[in-house]
Amino acid sequence: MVKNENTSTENVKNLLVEKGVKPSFQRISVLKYLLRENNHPSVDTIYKNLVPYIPTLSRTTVYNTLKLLSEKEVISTLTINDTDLRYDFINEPHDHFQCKTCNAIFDVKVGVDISGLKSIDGHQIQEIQLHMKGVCRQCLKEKN
Amino acid sequence: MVKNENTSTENVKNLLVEKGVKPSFQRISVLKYLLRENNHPSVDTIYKNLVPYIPTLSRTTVYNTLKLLSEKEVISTLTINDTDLRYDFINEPHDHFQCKTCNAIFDVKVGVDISGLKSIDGHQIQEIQLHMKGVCRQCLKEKN
DNA sequence: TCTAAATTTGTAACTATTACAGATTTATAG
DNA sequence: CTATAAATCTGTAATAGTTACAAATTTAGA
Ligand SMILES: [Mn+2]
Ligand SMILES: [Mn+2]
Ligand SMILES: [Zn+2]
Ligand SMILES: [Zn+2]
Repeated sequence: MVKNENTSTENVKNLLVEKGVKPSFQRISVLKYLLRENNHPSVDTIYKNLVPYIPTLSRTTVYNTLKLLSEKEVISTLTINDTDLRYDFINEPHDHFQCKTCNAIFDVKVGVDISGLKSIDGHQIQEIQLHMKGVCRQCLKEKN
Repeated sequence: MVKNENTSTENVKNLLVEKGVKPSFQRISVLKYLLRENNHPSVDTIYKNLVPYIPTLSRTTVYNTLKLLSEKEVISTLTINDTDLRYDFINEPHDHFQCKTCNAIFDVKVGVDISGLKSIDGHQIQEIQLHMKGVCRQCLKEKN
């Protein structure tokens, strides 16, 4: 549903540089993971997946990297899950659905597009997140 | 914007009983606070506001009560804030705006109504939350 | 009034996140 | 190619929100 991003080191490096982020090995690795998996991971998921390949990696580095990428608007911080924050590459605007059974988070797109809305009741809008929860397609199937 | 609920003990008690919740003094107090303030509070805000009137109150009771009211669909759990969960009485469907400067959460209503959407991409939808973030009206004014 | 069930309470445990200082790596100037 | 400074990364400790749990209290039913 969301277009596949080129996850070559060169492209990931460029994405960082374009946004003013120095492309360290750790930063490239984190962003590459987000692009490749597109699974809205937590800090811990990212850490556990990368540490086998980067044995010296620190959880703090993952936290620092995600904070930096978030500030530079390379990624967005999803508050859809109630126990930890999730991260997503900023691509074309889309919404999210979380399954209450398997906890997976899916990209979805509702018909209406409010991504252009700049203010409401005099409040200046900078970010919009539309979150849905329920039972995902797979889990529905398995229940029968 | 959202209609004022009757916050008399009698009415709050009825709201609980209708949803199958035994109306203990603590439960009535918590729900009354939510209805009266309509400020999307955290557990801690609720606790700090009630404990002067209920000196024996335990934080755990506030957690337990909110969990129970959430399960019985008396209140909804908002994941808009990134550090703690916020709670809201379930009234007419509406959306939320959080100010990044003062952190206040406002009730808002976007034009489009998707509250009737029952499924998307085959996933069964049970809850929808639309979250906006930016700078609120007051904070915008104070910046000038 | 006695007994059992439900509710509340306080403490301990757990987990996500942040603070921070020291170690390492990278960039810059001589 | 050094020497030095700046940036980045790392590991540990501290913080904060939440949950687990058992004991105490309250409430409901016999
Ligand atoms: Mn996404
Ligand atoms: Mn609200
Ligand atoms: Zn599922
Ligand atoms: Zn504000």
